[in-house]
Amino acid sequence: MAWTDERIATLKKMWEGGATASQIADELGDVSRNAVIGKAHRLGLKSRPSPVKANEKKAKPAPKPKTKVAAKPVAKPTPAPAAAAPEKPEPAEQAPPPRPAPSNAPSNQSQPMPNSGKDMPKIVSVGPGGFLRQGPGDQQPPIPPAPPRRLVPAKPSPDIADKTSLLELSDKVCRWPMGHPGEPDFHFCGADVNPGFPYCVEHCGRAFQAQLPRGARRPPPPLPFGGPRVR
DNA sequence: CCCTGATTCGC
DNA sequence: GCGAATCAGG
Repeated sequence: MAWTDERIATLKKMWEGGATASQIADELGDVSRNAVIGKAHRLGLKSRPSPVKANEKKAKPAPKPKTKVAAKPVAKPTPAPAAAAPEKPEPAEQAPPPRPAPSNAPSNQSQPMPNSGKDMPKIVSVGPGGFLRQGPGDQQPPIPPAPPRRLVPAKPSPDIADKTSLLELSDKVCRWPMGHPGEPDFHFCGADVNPGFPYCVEHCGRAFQAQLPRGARRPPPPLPFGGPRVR
């Protein structure tokens, strides 16, 4: 499958959000973990906490003269004046602090968020719309703090007339994406939010799901877009 | 063993 | 540009 803008966007978000290549590959579907990593590198995405490259040595003891298929053994004589390995003073500029997500900081007044609502930087994966999703322990137990009396989720979109555009998002309306980004009629749910969440009650149920072991993922997870998720 | 990301290299 | 194969650390 080709790397569409959307897929790339998701890849970026998840990668920067801390998701593993496997998770990303799994989420995107139809791509291998290696493909994701390869693409990530090609995109210039930085290498996050990688297990194999924890420390960084100044010198390169054994670069990699491994050529299993003996293809191009000699291409660089590499004079190697032995001593004095010129180190390039590359300024290791790294990205600024991780930006969690749609910083939805609803200063909840009368809606006691059970989870103290402060620890959200533990992104585990990204949902369909590229929206970040958390792990189970984060917001699982106290799921339904929302018995809002006035709710109109089911058919939130009154009409095409007042589609909720990106610019109209607020802490008060559901940010669930409707349709594909980029399409002319792409908009957001716009229903009243489940207090404390960025989505309405209905979409909260979709957005916040427990991460299951890789082997036991639900096959037909709710897909917000008509997503090209062919599996 | 499993997992992870990094790198190489044929396509 | 892509990604399987491979490498290598945890």
